[in-house]
Amino acid sequence: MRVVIARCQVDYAGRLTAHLPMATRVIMVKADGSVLVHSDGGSYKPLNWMSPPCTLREEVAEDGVTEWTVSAAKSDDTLRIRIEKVLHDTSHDLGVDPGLRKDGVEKHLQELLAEHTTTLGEGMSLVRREYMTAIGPVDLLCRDAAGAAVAVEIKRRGEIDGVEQLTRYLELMNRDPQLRPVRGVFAAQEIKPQARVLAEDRGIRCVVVNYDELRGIDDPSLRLF
Amino acid sequence: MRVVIARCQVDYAGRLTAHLPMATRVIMVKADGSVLVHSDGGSYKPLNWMSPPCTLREEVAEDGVTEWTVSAAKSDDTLRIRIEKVLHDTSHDLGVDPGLRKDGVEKHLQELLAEHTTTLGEGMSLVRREYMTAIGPVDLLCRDAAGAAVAVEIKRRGEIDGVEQLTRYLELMNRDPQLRPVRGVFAAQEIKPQARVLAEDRGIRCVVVNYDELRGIDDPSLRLF
DNA sequence: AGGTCAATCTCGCCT
DNA sequence: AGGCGAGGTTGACCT
Repeated sequence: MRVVIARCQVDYAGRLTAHLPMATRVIMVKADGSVLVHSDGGSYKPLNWMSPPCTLREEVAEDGVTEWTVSAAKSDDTLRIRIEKVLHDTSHDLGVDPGLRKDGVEKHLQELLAEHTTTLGEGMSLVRREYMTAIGPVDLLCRDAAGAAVAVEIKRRGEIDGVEQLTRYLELMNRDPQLRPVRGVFAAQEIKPQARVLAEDRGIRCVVVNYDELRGIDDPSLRLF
Repeated sequence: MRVVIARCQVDYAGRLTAHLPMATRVIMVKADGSVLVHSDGGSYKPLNWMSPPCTLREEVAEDGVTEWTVSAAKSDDTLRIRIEKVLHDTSHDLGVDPGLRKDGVEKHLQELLAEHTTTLGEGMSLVRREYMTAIGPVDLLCRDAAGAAVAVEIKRRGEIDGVEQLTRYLELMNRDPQLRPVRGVFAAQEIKPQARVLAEDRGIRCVVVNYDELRGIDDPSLRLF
């Protein structure tokens, strides 16, 4: 890992062209040759970058200006960095990172709801998770108290595209004489008003689920019986 | 901008929880207090981070281990960094960045197609760009050789959600006696097979457009007449 | 401020 | 390897 702080001008040409005027920025060069150009603001996205696999060529022009050319290995994307003045330049061997452990995403929510289907409606029981259809897997297939099929789409945040997804599944599943009629349930930790309106307009029930509460139900140490 | 290279352990708690075991990494602290933790690989996304607005508190524990606590201003997201050993620590004032100039994205493609509507079909003419409907603007409203309305959705890469978007527009527009019947055209530089199947199943025509070719047509220096 | 949509998206999973 | 969906998405633009 090399970190350079320098006054530089950056030009990218590839899927689009992008230009950064001369200014002071941080340039990170990773062990795999990839390059990130960061300013002192914005979020985690660099102003400009080159993803691996790529190669970095360093040249010094006649006028003494250093120019870096970073070329992508699989396309003709290039990043050109003209360096006017280097304020800082340091390199360190970081080694291979042990990597990130995550918890609490949609998959976990699906597991919890699969175990506690009554959260989705009284008398609801699970048929199977990831029920496969021709256009993709439905998160949960259930049966309600009356024995009718219910397709459940689970999102962390419920937005319009999730309702569209569920609608496509329902349209397809309702053509299957073995299954129909199939109702839809849209379950999320939070459902945007527009998504709720669209869902309810299509006869899809919206269920807001409390992740912490579900996790609490599921936590053996919190069970009383 | 402060750049620290250190052996550290990182824990994030917020929308999810994430843990990074002790290892050597680069930590960037931007002027607005935001923090990025990078390893020597991956793409531009940090292993862990805190977006602004946030505050950074630095504490030294009894055992001499430094702990940074980065807290988001608007939520209770926190990033905890335990620093075992600092290999490098430098700060520089970068000033405000003049910012990025981009060219060649979807908007430009829309401009080009608006000027060359025959690319979308013989005898096609433009009615207007960004034709407003109750659920949002249709990229292009055209009329075909026979004078019938055509709604055009433009994407750089044509995927299913683009077809859904166009379908919603068509459904709405076909309720308008002034407009109907309205046909749909899905135009993109590249159309994914699944999106094409869905579009054609719904009677939407798919048109693959060549951006460079269109730009060539539009470039005055390349015009012969 | 909030909603919508694109992105040089990145990342992970699955076929 | 390619397709597909999610993201602590981020960012830009509009209302």
